[in-house]
Amino acid sequence: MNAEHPPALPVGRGRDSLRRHNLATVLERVHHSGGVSRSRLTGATGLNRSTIAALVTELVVRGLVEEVDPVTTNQVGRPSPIVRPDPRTVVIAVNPEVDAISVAVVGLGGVVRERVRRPMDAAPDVAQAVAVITQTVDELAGRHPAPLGMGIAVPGLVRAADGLVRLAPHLGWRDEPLAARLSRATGLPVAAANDAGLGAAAEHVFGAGRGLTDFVYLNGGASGIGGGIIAGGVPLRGAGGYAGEFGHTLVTARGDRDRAGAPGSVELELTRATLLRALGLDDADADGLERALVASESADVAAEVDRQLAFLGVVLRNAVDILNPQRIVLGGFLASLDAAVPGRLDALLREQALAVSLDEVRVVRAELGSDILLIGAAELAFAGLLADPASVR
Amino acid sequence: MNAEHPPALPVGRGRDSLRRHNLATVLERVHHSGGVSRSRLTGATGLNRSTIAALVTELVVRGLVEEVDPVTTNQVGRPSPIVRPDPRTVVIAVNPEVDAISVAVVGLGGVVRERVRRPMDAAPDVAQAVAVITQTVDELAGRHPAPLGMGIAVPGLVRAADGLVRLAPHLGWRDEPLAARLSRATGLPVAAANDAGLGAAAEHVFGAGRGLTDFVYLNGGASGIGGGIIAGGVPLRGAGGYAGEFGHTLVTARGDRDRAGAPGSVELELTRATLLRALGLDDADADGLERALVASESADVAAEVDRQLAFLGVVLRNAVDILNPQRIVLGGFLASLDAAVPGRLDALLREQALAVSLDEVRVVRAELGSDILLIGAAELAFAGLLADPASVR
DNA sequence: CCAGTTTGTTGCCAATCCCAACATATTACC
DNA sequence: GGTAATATGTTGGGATTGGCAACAAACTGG
Repeated sequence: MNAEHPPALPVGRGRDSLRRHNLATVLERVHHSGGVSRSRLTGATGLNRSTIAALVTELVVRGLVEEVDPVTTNQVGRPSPIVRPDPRTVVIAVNPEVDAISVAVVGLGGVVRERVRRPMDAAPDVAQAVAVITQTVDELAGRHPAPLGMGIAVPGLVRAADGLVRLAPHLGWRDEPLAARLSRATGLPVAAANDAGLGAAAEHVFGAGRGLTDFVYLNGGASGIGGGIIAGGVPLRGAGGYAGEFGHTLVTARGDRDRAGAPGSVELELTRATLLRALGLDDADADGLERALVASESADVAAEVDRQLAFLGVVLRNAVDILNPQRIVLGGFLASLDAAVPGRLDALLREQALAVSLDEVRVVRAELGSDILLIGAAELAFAGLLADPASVR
Repeated sequence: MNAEHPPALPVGRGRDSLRRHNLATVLERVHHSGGVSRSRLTGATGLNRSTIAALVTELVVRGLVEEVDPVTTNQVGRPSPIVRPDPRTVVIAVNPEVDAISVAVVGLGGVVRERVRRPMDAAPDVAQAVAVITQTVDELAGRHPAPLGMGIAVPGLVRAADGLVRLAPHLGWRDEPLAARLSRATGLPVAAANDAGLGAAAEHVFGAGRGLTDFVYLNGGASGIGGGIIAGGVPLRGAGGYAGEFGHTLVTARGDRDRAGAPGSVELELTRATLLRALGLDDADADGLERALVASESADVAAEVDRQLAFLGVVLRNAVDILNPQRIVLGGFLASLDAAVPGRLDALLREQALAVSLDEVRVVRAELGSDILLIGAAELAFAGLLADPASVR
């Protein structure tokens, strides 16, 4: 019910796995690019023209991609047809939050076709969430092709093996078999994973992490700090699927505990709420918060920003020393903090982290906007198809 | 000059890559096990009997493995011959330290055939190290088959791309092209990497990390704290090859800096020297230190052990929250600290780290003894052969 | 309109793995 | 001690698949 770990010990490959791998390679490139010419596929994969032709034809037959007439390119030579995702290939992406549940239909290529936000009066329990999601999927069903599966970005710890939500403090969920229940309710294959981990995957494929092999994604939301790691070109999941919890790393000697029960966590110091309070705001969306931060001339606000940047600096320092990433991608209010005092975070890093590891590190902001988690959830739902295009239909 | 990263973007596979992969799979299993029957190879790889026969035959022809008569097994059926590493396949493993340079001949299967330790009066500079290593290799050459290559475990930060030693504080090296110079001097292909990272790889293949996909190796030596990470079944190297520097993560607000220039590092608090001082010892080998620690009834010693365990607990907590490993493997005096107060480290972890991530974490001690770094260095030297057995000879 | 260039298309070839039938070596049982 | 049962090596044939080369098609540029 989830993407598979690479096998601990290597296994042999039969004849069929070759075709499967090449099929997957082509489909993945089409998915990541949103549309490529056959000749570029030939160049990128290193496979023969005739082989690419056969592979694309098979994907067309399976209804996964379509070929359209080449665009005028003003280049010498016979034009190469464009291979792009077949619009009939879609999945359902879901992101339950404290105040709302978002459901979207996402096509191959990472295109959000339609997005519905269902506000909630209070944090939904799992039964409510399942009901709302199921109903919304039914509504969407009329306007879209049949989805291949469903992916859920959960703000909490999700067991990779079966999509069990071990702990989602802000939703008040503990050991809820969310994926299994939704699978039963909708008849679809359902996979679930941590939201920030999926955000990292989304930025890896379509955003600020494109083409990188090693980066860290850190998101600051109303409910805390989430993180995801891409290492060696693949998401780092850890043994159970709980990796990336930077929000709970230790930064102070304070004894009180965060909502997940860890003492001295950075989540206790680095909070959106404190920032809003310093600004004298009741609430604000991401853009509003950032505008207020950048515009503020208050010494108190500056002090609070500085204090929070110092804590963020510690997290980044540890991440750089431990993971040696090429880039650090900031989302949510963490990006706003960095924007409020440009260069400060960089300076903090340069002061603290190992100089050698800093050589190529750049701190940047996330490129995908509010769709990031839905795109990540869709990526999870597409994982099986992308690994083995012949497995579906 | 080093093991390759998995490609960021997928590449197609031609017909030949299938054979290469299967050949590599078989050789790797033989290497890791030190000797397996052909029938077990068949079972483990999922390949056909006849395919395994062909693959093994090719490896025999290439001089990489040999087949020997089956051992009596008291099982029904025709006995299956044992496939084991060909003793003619060896590499040179090197580990330069402050007070000595170790050089070894290591065979496929991780067997240290001969090990030479060259004591140094003072930390050697690179020219001295190259001279000593070259001379020692020449001496060893007479008693062993021609080595395929050389691997070096360096106590410092090594650029993965070319084996450039960016910084080895305890040796006083900075930006030294060690691998390139040794390659020129010996005519062998030479690869270099961080010692703790290679220790992790060695424990993964032959020690406490056998069969695991996610674990962290932490070593405490005279020169500080080193670390290595195995994630998703492969070593986590990071962008430049500098990942795993747990020794420099922040644990205190102290302003002074460690030898690599990082302030507040755990390396400043968690030191072998302080432990020896508390014990009133001038120097001791690993066993001696551990015996003294376990035997000590001094309150001062107990306090110092407790203090250091608390700092180690912070590092482990961060590692668990960020990486969600299945196991944490301790080496050097870190293993002795844990042995001095059994259960304390576990309790600290359980108190601080995310409960969910703790489910399956066990803290264990490294299994490989003093050969660990040489085995790791040999693993590095064998990497190219194991990835493509047809590439050699 | 023709030369040059690039790419799709087609038919054939070679590599490699699987399979099935047979041979062989061992244990189990009478 | 001989025979059945079992497991595994060996051998020859077959199918799948990617590469290659020759040809056809579609575009640019003059």
